Amino acid sequence: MVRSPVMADDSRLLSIAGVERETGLGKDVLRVWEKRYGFPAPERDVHGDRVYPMDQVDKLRLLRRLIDDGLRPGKIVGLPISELLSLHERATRNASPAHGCTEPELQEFIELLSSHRIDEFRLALLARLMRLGLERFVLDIAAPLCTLVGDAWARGTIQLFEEHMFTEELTRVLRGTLQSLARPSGDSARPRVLLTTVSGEPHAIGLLMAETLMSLNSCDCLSLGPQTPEGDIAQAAIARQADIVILSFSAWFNAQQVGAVLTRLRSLLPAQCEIWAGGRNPGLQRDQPSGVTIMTELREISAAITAWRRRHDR
Amino acid sequence: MVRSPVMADDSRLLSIAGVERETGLGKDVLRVWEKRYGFPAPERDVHGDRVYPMDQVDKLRLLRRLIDDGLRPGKIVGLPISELLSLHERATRNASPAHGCTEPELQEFIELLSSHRIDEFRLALLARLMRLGLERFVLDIAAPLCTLVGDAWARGTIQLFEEHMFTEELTRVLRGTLQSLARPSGDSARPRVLLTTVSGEPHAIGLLMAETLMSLNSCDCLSLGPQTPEGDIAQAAIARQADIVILSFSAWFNAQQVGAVLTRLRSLLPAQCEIWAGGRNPGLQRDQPSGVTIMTELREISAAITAWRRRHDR
DNA sequence: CTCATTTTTTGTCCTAGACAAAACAACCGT
DNA sequence: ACGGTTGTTTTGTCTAGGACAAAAAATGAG
Repeated sequence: MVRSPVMADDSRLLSIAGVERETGLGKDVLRVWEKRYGFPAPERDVHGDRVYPMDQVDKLRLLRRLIDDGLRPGKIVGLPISELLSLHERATRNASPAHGCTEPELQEFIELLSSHRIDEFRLALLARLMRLGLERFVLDIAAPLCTLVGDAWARGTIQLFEEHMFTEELTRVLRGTLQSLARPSGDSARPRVLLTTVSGEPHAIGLLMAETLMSLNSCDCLSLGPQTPEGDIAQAAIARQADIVILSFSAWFNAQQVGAVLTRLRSLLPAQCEIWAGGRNPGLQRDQPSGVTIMTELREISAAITAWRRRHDR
Repeated sequence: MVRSPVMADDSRLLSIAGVERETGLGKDVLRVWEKRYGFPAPERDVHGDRVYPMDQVDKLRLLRRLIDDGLRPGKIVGLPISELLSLHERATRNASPAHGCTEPELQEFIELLSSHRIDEFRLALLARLMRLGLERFVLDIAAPLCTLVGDAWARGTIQLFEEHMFTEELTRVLRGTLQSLARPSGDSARPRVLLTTVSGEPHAIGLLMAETLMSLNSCDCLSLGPQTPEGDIAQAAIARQADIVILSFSAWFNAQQVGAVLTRLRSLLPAQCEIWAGGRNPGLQRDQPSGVTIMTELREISAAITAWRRRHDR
């Protein structure tokens, strides 16, 4: 009953379900784009089922990125890949004009990564960590690297498995360091913070960076890991009497759903429990419901904690 | 264009997309079951869209578990929840008859978890780790606890966010310990192992346990984290010249797709690169393609490594 | 009891159409 | 020139009903 492998399972062809997994675009969207814009234009296999060549999948990935950045499908689906690339180039430049200065320094990491010198890569990370200290490491190295690697992947410069290697190694370094931090003693430490991502957002690295900074500022952190359903986030926050719930939204998450998710969560959580949402998701830059603090930059966290403490000081 | 929150967004009702996220059952399946078996029987909102009450969602979750265990939809969708529960009871008992003896000991952990005494929980884990040593900790505590927690969740005994807490804490303990293990020196260490899960399998904890055991046996491990697409697994294995690719399949993963995935991977990977697949997924117990080693129990790993070394010794 | 063959079950894909919310454009009054 | 109200277009998600191959179960023959 599984429809997939007809026989000639050319590894450069994907079924519609495969494309959904790879691009995050639903089957319905793929079909309706095909009808409306004439793209994608999959071939058909023996049964008449859609079969997508890899280059179209690549284009779809790119399209999704651009749409999340705020461009509209109708305007860009017809464009050739070369133009899409230059559009994306421009968009990323606009979004983070500041990090141009550190880029040559970070480029070295990318090269280690794409030549698969993993051990050297890890050592380079650790060296930076030692030299800069944990806070500056997170702010100046880890966070920019994440966006850089994400962009490089969207542009096709690096492979997805190389991004996975990157995430894994960075996770190791951060988790290792985090563990050696003294945990604040039980009741006294405030704010009490709950960290997680919502269902549909599998990336936990942003969470880990946030947790690192929070722990450095001696907050009482509890992470639920990625993909907690909304109802369970609320239950956990209440059980833990959390002061703040921190959510991370990566560029992968559907930007149009961010608003709806935050609104629902705001209504599920107790009023005195704050929501801080951060990450590289373009949806965060649009209007968001009141009662939710949007933090586009990790830098803002330290100040925000100080502000919270001042507010709750008597 | 987002259809979801019509207005009266009763938090005990879910749209069809929400049910898909929560249960892992696709929209098509939900609709076709409704037509064929009369269940689920969602209400309709103002637009005529399906709206699922929570109790039906719970039943659907349970149904999925039972179907993965090998039961057939047509036989069980009509049954009331109580009967489904007793069926599941019996199935889990049959599957792991051995771990009954350790259960009272593990029960203590479950209680700490469901009363949210996280710090005590972590300390209890660490205490066991110290007492038993890493290998026995993984085999006798961590692995059985994972299945126990998974079952408790399916049965409704614990909340999902409590399972998340569990996973997170166990991950911390294991990663922390793993890091302090001496890494085998570059070229000499064999086998070279690549660990990951395929797209659609988000659970990485089994991977971590496997990696722990492999590292204890001084293999050269590289983890890609969860959800690497098949093509990228192959690329990474080739780039790394991996001797073994280890894949983990949890009960969450669709049991019927395991075979197809393994077949495709087998054809993508070089012949001299072995595939070891493990985890609690019922699909692994069915017939699997040749050229793939199925390991139902973590215990088998050490012996398998020894066997591999003997085979490649000259 | 084993193996090959038919029948039933079941998941996924197909087409074609509907519609509300989001995004955009046009307008107006200050 | 700018903020708010209106109307129009775009776009994602849902609906319906039908088709079909692969898996599983049932059947039959040796």
